[in-house]
Amino acid sequence: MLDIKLIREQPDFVRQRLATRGAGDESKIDEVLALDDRRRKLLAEVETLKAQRNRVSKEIGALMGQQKTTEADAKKQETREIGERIALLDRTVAEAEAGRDAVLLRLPNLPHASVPPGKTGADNREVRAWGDKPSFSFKPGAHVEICERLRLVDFARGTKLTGSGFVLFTNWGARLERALIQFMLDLHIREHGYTEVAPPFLVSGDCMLGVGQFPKFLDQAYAAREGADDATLGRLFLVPTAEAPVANIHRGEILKVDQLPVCYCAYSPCFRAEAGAAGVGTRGLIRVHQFDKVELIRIVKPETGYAELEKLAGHAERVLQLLGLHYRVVLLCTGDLGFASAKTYDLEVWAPGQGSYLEVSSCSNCEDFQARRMGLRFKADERFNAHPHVLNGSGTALARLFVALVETWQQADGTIAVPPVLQPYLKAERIAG
RNA sequence: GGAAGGGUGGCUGAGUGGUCUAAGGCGCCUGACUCGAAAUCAGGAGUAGGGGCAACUCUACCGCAGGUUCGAAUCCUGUCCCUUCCGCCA
Repeated sequence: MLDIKLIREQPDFVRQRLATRGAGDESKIDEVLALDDRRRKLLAEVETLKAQRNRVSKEIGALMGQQKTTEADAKKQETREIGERIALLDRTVAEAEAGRDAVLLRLPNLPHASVPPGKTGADNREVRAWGDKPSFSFKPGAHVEICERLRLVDFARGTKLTGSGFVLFTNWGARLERALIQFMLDLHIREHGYTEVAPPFLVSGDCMLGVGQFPKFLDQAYAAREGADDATLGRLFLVPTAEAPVANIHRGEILKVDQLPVCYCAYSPCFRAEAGAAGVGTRGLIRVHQFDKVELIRIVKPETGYAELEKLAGHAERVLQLLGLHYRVVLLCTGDLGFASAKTYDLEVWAPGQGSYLEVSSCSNCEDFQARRMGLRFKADERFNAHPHVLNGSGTALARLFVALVETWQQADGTIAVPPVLQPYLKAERIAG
């Protein structure tokens, strides 16, 4: 969440930055300030009363020690009333604070100054591209057709097992999926210096709050229930991304400055309800409720945050380069930024069969927005604690990568050539069904 | 799921209603002594939120949330977690 002190001290700046997102959130600032002001006034009042009560209680203790019970009783009577006022005010303060935080937790992060202004994806800026669109001596097929013909994916049975948006990878499809996961993990661990972690695939609501999924996007999550106990519904959620558990690994901790940067790499399936999203019903792998992803997380010193973002994007790009896939890097405009992000690069890979680019990675610097929500700090020096920048990036998302891969590497004879870097994992040079 | 025990500062560990301003020990930081170190001695050291230009000061925090009380680390209730044992289970 945003720093309440920043809102207090520079409300116009905060309003101006929020306005660039075009979602109207800047109108909430006055409300936050009013609620915050009320909270502080009440706090000052109740704390004065508490100081008074502490003083008198101490006096009572002394009187009791001297057996002066009559005087002690008189003071007790006097203090009882203060206690009642304190109890009442404590509740009011808690309400004021909860009210303020309810608004604060729904405000998105401020876009970084280097983010181009804009309303929609149309205003995003392409910053670079790698490779060229491949040319074919034949009309390239689309992934649904290729996958069904080579029996890589059984869409019908995936739907039978669970419902639309869930797919069953079969035989070489399943093996390719697994090979890609392992290839990406190995790359990031061995060459990019990440520490591999294998997180839980269910997380608490606190973790979802910490990364900014909640409270605003509760409707996008799958909630779990333990057995038949409805009371447990909503305690645990299927991870929408490994970012949810992994970014929270150090929640509530104070890291030592020499621990930074903390770099984690994790595989997880990702579960997304995609409630209300357009095109959920479309066949294929492009928009599904469950997909695999290798996620990268970096917890870094604030002053290095943006250099780290470039590094992170480079790590994700390396995956696509090694797989020989043409892609472009897009800098998202203010209006297209995610809730928690201050700056985001999307990696879009070319899918010849679709004739379009597919988003396979989103690399973001969330600055201290998430760190503040999860109580993550580091000891900047002897007496000063600060919130680190938390970055996340897909390295990369699999279902769409799978699409780009089979469409790019399809051959005239209907087979798929296996990119050299995957051959050791797949123990094959081509996939012929 | 059942039974028992337990959660106190960086660690260990005392504390069963009132100088708890949380003892003692270990470790850490600063200083003294020393050529330097060890040992010794003295001092310091948590987190968050308020108020104040500042020196400073107030409030809260003994797993978490409530309750009792003038006053709670301490008593009561709930809850989470850990350990051990039993049951079930991959």
